[in-house]
Amino acid sequence: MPRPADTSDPLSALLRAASDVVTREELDKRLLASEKDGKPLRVKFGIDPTFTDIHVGHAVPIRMLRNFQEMGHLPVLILGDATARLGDPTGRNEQRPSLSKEEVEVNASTYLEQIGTILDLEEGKCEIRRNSEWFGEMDFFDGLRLASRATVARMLERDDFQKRMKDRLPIHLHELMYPVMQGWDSVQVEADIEIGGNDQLFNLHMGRLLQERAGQKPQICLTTHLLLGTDGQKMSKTCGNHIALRSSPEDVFGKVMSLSDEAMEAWFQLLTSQTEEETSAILSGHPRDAKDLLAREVTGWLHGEVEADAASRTFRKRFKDGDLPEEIAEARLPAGPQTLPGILKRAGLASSTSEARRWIEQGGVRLDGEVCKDVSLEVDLSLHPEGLLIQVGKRKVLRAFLKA
RNA sequence: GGGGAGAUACCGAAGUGGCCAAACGGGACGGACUGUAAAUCCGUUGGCUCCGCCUUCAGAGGUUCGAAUCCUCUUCUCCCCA
Repeated sequence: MPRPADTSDPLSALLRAASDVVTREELDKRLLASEKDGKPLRVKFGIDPTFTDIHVGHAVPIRMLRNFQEMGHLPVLILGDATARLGDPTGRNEQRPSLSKEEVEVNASTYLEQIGTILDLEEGKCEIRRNSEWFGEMDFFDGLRLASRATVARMLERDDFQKRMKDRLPIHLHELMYPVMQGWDSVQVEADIEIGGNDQLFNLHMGRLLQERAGQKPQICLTTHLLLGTDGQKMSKTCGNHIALRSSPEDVFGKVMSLSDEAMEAWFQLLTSQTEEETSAILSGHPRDAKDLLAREVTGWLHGEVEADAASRTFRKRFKDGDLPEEIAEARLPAGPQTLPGILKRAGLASSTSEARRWIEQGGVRLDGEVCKDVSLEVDLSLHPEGLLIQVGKRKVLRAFLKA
């Protein structure tokens, strides 16, 4: 189905980030029906609390959820506290260590806090469920009955299982159950729509299957394009190329600015509400200005516009004009003359004296603004009552004082 | 139950008795340049009291003047056959 030319209506704006819609006809039909009878659609989104932080990649489907919320539908947020303990096999070639109930609980509450910055979690505007609600009381045989609703052949159709078979990587038996569990969530909450990343398409389809078998109307599957990380690779916590929602404004801003120029378009598409026309207009201008705008938008919806503007100014001063940051960390060091590498290590800048030496030899260390390449320089902090300003590279700055 | 393959630095991956602190790629970091923490180029990437020394190649022993490399056992992983 071609996208309507007018992108100002909420649905097309929402679908900007969409990858698959199964199916568009059903979606239109159900939206229409909802409008008629005044019953909001139940839009499910599940997230497993396996870590403490969620990042802007997760924000893409959550923003979509918010769009639905603004259209008057009901987000059904599922905290996969049961599935988290199993671990989603998607895109992994190794098992995740299984988490304890306590760890999952801690993560779940931090997740809610973070999701709350995007979605209105107020009672009545959003339904929050934990899937331990239904999985918690199932016994082994209930589990087997659930397993009997799907077939191995069907399960093995899944891309990442196929890939792993081909690469001769292990597929653990319990991993086959993950899609079934996720699908069962849909049955339990009677979802009309489920949103997920496009690597979740298979799991979302499983929901349709199980719902049909349970005599429900199958949910519409709506997947989002995957947001690539700041380095252009798949965004993941382990790669360190993500931006956590809880990052400081400066951090968010800076990380967006470190995006490659090529990645900008996708970020605009997935994380801002600009229309395509606006986006391409912005991108035809100076890349730096485009990125500044992008960074301000992203920082803005996480921290507010005031903070975003401030972060932008700080960034400019810091990296364009080469100014020192407004707040400089301080370190108090013990008395007595010490070698420069020793100081760097003790101040916590370098993790080893060898690392410190390398920086110095490469001309990356400045003392009170002057590059110092002398590895064996003896520094006596008592000669610097105002503190010694130490800079390493462009980012690490610190003022060292004599310990009182 | 049987047979086979494997465990190397942050990650991926070479190395199969000395020239190995360990190729190469990614990442990260430093420098130059710039339009920014983009791109490109150069360099660095175990530790230390650093022109030398010390500890690394799953773990524990052993052979050897000398082992990541050979042998034994242990732990873990994968594949194939049944």
